[in-house]
Amino acid sequence: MSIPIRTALPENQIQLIMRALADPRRYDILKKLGDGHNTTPCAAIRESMRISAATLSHHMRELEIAGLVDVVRDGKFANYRLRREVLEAFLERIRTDLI
Amino acid sequence: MSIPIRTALPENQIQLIMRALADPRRYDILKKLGDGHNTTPCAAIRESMRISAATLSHHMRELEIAGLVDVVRDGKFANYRLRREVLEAFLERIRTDLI
DNA sequence: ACATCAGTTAGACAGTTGTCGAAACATAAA
DNA sequence: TTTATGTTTCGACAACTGTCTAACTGATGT
Repeated sequence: MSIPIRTALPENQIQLIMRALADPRRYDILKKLGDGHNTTPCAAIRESMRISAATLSHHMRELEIAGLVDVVRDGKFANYRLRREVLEAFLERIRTDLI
Repeated sequence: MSIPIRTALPENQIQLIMRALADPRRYDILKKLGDGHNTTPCAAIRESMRISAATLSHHMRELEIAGLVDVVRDGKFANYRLRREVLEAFLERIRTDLI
């Protein structure tokens, strides 16, 4: 359940995205999500890196708040999907802001 | 005196750049540097935002360490230039890593 | 109903970061 | 040689962040 991107990202979200990307572990998580084109189970992420469930949950929340991922819940499972259109808008924004 | 970019940015520098960009003040500074196509005096940055000299110096060092800016010293003055090619490489890297 | 499993929340802790004033340094001007 | 000016460094402090274990919630299976 994510809000579609019509216009440019609000200033606020740009900061959230950058802070989300700034953590190496979150960056790795995003890379993992980017590998597949559909959703990735939370457990699959957890198994791919030495991390506690609590810490992973915290990072996934940060990514969600930044708008970089979607979560699709299926019973007791959580599946995540990378929101490529947000990432695209983000890159576009940096380009117009700075370059 | 900045090292030219031949190949892709090292993993390490990607993290430095993201952390550098994640602070709103540093982002503002970069926007300011991006406005002009030549160098911007340190004092001009300082005057454009309410910030102590010490704090500005700290932020400029972070930007330099990340490789995002060059400094050209002229006597007691410091002039900064945005390194657009690093920014470009950074965007390219995110695109290939994640999208 | 009970036990198990996936994920979240609470609470704590260490390490990092942004901030400033004061002092130091370096250059320029008088 | 003083004095003034631009920038950096030092030392301190509050706020934030990543991490964990333990406890909790909710769903599934026996």
